[in-house]
Amino acid sequence: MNVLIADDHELLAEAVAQSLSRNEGLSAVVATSLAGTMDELSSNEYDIVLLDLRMPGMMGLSSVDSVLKRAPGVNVVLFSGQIDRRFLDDAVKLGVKGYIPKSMPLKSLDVSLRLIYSGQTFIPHHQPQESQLNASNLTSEPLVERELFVLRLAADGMINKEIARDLGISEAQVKMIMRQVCQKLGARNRAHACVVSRERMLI
Amino acid sequence: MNVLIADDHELLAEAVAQSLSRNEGLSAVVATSLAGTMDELSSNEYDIVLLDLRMPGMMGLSSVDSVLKRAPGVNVVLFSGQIDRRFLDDAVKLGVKGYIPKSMPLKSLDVSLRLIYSGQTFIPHHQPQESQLNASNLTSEPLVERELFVLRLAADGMINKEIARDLGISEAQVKMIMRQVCQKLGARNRAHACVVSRERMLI
DNA sequence: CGTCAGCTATCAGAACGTTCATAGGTGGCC
DNA sequence: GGCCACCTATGAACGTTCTGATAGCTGACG
Repeated sequence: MNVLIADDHELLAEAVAQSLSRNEGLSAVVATSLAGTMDELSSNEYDIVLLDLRMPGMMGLSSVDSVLKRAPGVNVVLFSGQIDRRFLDDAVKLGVKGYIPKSMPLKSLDVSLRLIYSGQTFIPHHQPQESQLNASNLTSEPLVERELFVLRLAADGMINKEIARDLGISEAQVKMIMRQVCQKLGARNRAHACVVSRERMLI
Repeated sequence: MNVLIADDHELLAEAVAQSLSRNEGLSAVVATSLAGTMDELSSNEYDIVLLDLRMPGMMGLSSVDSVLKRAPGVNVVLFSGQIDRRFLDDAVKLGVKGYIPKSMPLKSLDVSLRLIYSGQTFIPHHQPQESQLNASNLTSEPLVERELFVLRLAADGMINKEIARDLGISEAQVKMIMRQVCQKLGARNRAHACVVSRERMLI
């Protein structure tokens, strides 16, 4: 079983790879950027990719989709400290085979990977954070590209007028998009939307 | 040399500990919460603590200070994926002995720790992200308690009126505090301030 | 043709950011 | 004590920005 660990935390990725490679019939390789991951997937055969969402070059679900398309036969598994449940569901719909939290005990990693290799989708049970957000109007709609652009600029402190100029659209449209973003994220205002999107690693 | 790795990413902490412990005269133990770290420091002798800032219970610099006070003779080293330079400087002033980025190559870890054990403060060179923020009026002033409260509530989407009611002060005062926060963080508005403070792990 | 989606324009009201003036408290100093 | 400087808290006012709603315009598509 060949595992590719795609994580820019080289220190930890290599340590995990060392530990995994001690197991019989298992070898692990490290990539530390999205570009490196793509290269590695093109040039070698892997059974499983442990994919960190915070690597350089990663842009949320669209990057996950790129990896899935690049390596159709490979089990893509998200690899992250914490992850939003709805984001994870969307990823599974795209074809992701599961999620390995970095808080998992090391001794569970080997068997988890073997389970995924056997064809199972593996998502460990996670105690839900009690939050008033998950109540009503959340439809788990993913953000489209333009919404992400607006969100990123807003998170950099730009006002609507500046965002409009940067994106070549009208300020009215920026407001409409921002409104959509808040609805999709269940946020109360732009500050909240920026924080929520960061927590879910969308931007 | 006894090393305590304090990181709630158990998977990675244990893998690094395994890797470190292969070295001659070096043993590593893992703690996965602030409380566990404090307990471990009380009951055993350590030379170095690798302290992650995002563990359960951690509250920014105040928690770092608690660890320093609990273990006066131990080299406390921050352990994080990325870190704000000014935050790091403040931590060093408190007595922290350096910083190990998780993006460091695994083979450099051993020698870095030995360097710190020898008495050196170790902060790897980090290419500065070109940013127009670091130019003028940033004085690295820490946020006081009330400013952090306002910031947390704002990051939860609350408006000034609600924040004022929650904190038992006037809306005018909330605005003044928010203004202070933006100045200290070099942020352009509240959305920016919320994002910046999250990046620096202040809230 | 009608429908739908995306962009724009406009409006009103709320919230935000800034400034000024005022009042209370503290501590130093004659 | 009396005075002053300093800091913090507050209220009011003002312009800007944001939010939400509405309506018109365009082009694509069946």
